[in-house]
Amino acid sequence: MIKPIVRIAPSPTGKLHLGTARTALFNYLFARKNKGKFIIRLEDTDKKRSTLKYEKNIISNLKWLGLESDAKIERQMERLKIYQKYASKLLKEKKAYLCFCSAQELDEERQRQLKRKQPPRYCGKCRDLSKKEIAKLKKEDRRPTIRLRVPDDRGTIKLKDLIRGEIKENAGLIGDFVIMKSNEVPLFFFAGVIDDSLQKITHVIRGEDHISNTFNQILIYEALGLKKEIPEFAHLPMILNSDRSKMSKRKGDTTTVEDFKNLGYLPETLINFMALLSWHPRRDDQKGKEDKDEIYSLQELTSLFKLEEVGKSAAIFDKNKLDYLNGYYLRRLKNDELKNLICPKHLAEGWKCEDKILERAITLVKDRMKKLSDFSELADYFFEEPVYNKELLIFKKSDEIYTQRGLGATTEELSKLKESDWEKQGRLEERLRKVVKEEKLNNGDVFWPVRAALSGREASPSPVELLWALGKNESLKRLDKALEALNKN
RNA sequence: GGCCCUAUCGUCUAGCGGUUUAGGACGUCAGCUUCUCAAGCUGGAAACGCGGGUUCGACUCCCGCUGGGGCUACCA
Repeated sequence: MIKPIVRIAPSPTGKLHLGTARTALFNYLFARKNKGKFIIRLEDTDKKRSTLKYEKNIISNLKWLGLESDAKIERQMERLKIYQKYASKLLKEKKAYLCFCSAQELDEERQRQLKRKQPPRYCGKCRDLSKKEIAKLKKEDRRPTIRLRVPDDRGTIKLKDLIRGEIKENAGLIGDFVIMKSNEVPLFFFAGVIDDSLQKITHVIRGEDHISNTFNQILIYEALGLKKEIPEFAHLPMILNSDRSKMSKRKGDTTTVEDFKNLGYLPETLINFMALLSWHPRRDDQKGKEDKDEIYSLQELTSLFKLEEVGKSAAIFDKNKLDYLNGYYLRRLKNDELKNLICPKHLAEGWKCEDKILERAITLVKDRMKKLSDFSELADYFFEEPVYNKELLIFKKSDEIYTQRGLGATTEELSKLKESDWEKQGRLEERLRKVVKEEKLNNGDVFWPVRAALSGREASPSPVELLWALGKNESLKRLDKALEALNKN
């Protein structure tokens, strides 16, 4: 294969969406796999909604994911002259024409057609305006749009999609469509054709929602005399919400990469997750993997990826799987790496990154985290003394008397332990077992109340780990308080 | 409404006419471990939407239906 040049063309009208990121990823994988180029291009022709803030958000989040452009990032609004030149060429060749219909007129026409159950399509009113008429309308200060004249005899447009095979559409169903707005700014699919051609884009890999635009674009290529430059197309399936609706920023839904980042998902997670939506490496291609797990780094994905293997049907976003993957990647992080990610962004108010206990808390809570933002909730008792209640302290298979004995004896035993021994979990465990044995108790009479006393929780790391993490002073303090609460009646 | 795309466990998917008692992952359930939770390990339940063809044979090919999605703007 000749080295492909692909592009991701987001419009900066919102933050980087997961769907856009996935499209970017597939473009990137395809480019890298085939030693080609991956280019980011900003389609900012929607003047009302495009902002610099969103541009930055999109570019920086793509970068965060590891997807950087191999060429200068162009803005379409800075290339208006180019599009205007092409548009006037089309005008001159009568392949396009000025349309003076107002938005209101167009809308009324559409409504009429819809009422009559006809497909809405431009009627062609301005198709053959004479020079005189045009001059007159211009005098009235009407700002025209430019419409592409869809040839009456064009017939069936065929699109060879790399993922879906041949897709056909009858050109007769497509009315003459606007390529330049009345403010002389192109529509994205017109500008896109020109940019793709100028940037020598070989493959357009984008969302399925662009299939119908592709037919318009083919018509544009033909009108421009660029038929030979029509790139290959591949339309990726959509990502859907669990209710099967299009994944969008409706309230409550997490859809932007920034949101996932802020919640504490790692870029590796998102990459791994997105790649597995609509695609899975062939079994034969995976040496040594043997269907075991579905963990793939960006590098592995790059070597395994094949565009033709991408699925055709929409994929539902599954938060469970995302959380699983994130937990997996979090667990593989070294403790200090994890600390740097948690500090200071994911620490609850008042907690300090310098706190000595933080490192130990991290080692203990690590296995339990699905995302960085879980940390505060999972580890609060390391920083704040728990509130004690009697019921919690008593193991369900034990009772008050045994719990008092277990907790009391343990406190006494542990208070005899040297600070230096407190650093060794083995030593701590020895003592707990010793108490169980000497007092003729069950594990649950000792381990449970000690753990509950230290954490204030029904579920937590083991008492030995907590003793170790909290240190002698704090541990004994908590044990005493718990004992007090237990003796109160 | 019209046009287009699409259809394997709850979810993501493997399967590319016979090798399949349909495989894996997440989730779920049970067990092991165990003071609890998590992690880990072991095992289980769980799917080819329906109806016609084609064929010796169909999850795999074709058609229809049904379901789902997308598009139908001077948004992208």
